[in-house]
Amino acid sequence: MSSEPHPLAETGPVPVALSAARKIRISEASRHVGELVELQGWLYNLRKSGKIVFPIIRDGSGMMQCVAVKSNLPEPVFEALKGLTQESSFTVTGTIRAEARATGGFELDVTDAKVIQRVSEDQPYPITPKEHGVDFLMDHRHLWLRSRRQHAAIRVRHEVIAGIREYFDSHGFTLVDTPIFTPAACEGTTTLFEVDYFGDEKVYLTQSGQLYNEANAMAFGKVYCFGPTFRAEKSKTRRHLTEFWMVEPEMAYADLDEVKRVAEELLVYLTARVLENRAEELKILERDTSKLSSVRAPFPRLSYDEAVKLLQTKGSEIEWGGDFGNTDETLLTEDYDRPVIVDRYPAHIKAFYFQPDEQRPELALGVDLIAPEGYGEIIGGGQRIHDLALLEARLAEHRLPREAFEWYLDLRRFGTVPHGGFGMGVERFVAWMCGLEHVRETIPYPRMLYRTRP
RNA sequence: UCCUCAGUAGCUCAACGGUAGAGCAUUCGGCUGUUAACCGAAGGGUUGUAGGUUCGAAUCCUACCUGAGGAGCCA
Repeated sequence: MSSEPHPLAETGPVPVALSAARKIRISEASRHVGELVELQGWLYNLRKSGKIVFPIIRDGSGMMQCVAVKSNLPEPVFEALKGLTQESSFTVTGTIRAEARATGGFELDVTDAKVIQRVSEDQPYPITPKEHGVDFLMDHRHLWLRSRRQHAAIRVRHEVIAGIREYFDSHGFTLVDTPIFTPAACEGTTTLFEVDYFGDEKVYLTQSGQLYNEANAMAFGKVYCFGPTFRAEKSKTRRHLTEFWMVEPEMAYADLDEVKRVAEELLVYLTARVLENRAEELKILERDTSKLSSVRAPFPRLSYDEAVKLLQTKGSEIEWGGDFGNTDETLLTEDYDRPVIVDRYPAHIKAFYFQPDEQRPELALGVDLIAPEGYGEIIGGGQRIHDLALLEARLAEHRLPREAFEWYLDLRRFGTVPHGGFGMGVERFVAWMCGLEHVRETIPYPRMLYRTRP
């Protein structure tokens, strides 16, 4: 580290506008062609050719190539632009011009510029325009988010989340949040993160808002909760995070068919919305969108029985009673261009609260929606037990502590009704939309088995 | 937790028992239309850690550490 400041370093206070030029974001460029505007951003890349330099500025909304010609600019302005290093922050003023040669279709003819902070050559920006490995990039996740592909994936995530909210809000659902600290396991199966709660009581980070959702559905009719969920399982695959986001709708007076209908409608809506509003991001991600435009109702529907038979003809070693592995899920969807709905699973591989099938009580009225292209289960849900005696029996069978579930049993004592819902994993859905290999790129700061930083 | 693979310059990789090298990044110089620009030059290394084999180890062996892919489990 040199103690001498670089001659081009800017150490003064952050400036206000350079001129009377209107400050705009790059995404608005098409509405300001021919106007003098100011852009505020960071240097993405710089090419120079003697007396002309081409800084590419990114401002979070897009990128634009600027053209700075030496003979048209004051010497210090030209030299400052010429000496910019990657990710230096600066503002430029100039006139927007339509330019077919430039990516994005517009260029800025620079008339003035101001460097806010020039990134030091002693410690240059670590992520270069060349290739990097996953480990290095994950260690620099806080900077990696500035890159084109990561930026695009997070914007698709944003669109999906906005779509989820819009879908439920416009279909009569109320957002009722469920707690993150919970006193006991919801399902009694997965491993939980234990938290020291003021020394005396043990609490856990939630793995699902579902039990609380059922109470909320009896209060509001149709509800959803949407928040982070935690699983302490030591899963090490491209489909797992220890902290992930899940949206869980729950509906009073709903049976399994209604749950399937809503799940299907939600996926169709979200997919169409992403295709409509995020075409540019999908292009950056090089997503084959023909794989998404076929996602329309109705989705193929299989019973668990049929799915097992189908898998056996495809060479899987699955036997009736077993759960699907990842290769099974991929085999199940390989002949379809949209998600597959599989329902009525053996009760013993599902959680205690699933309503049994009337004709065949050994089956649970659970349903999974399995995404194509190997993205696996993105929705899981079903119809819940509404009968008090049956639920009490199931709690005992699963050796769950009765006292912790007394409030949950109350829902069956005071005006119980058939009800159901499902949970959708946001990151898996976004990974599918984006065509990403790994869910870790669909969340800003992934938490995984061996990664909690940055 | 188990199986497989990988750790060499800031980054991506090469060298596979005999003097550690290239591209990118950074610095300096050149170029008025570049598109991961190009051309010339410079600086940059305890080869993940600790042992062992050998005249000689980045290279072979052992253990450990770190990471990646997969299995199981799940959304």
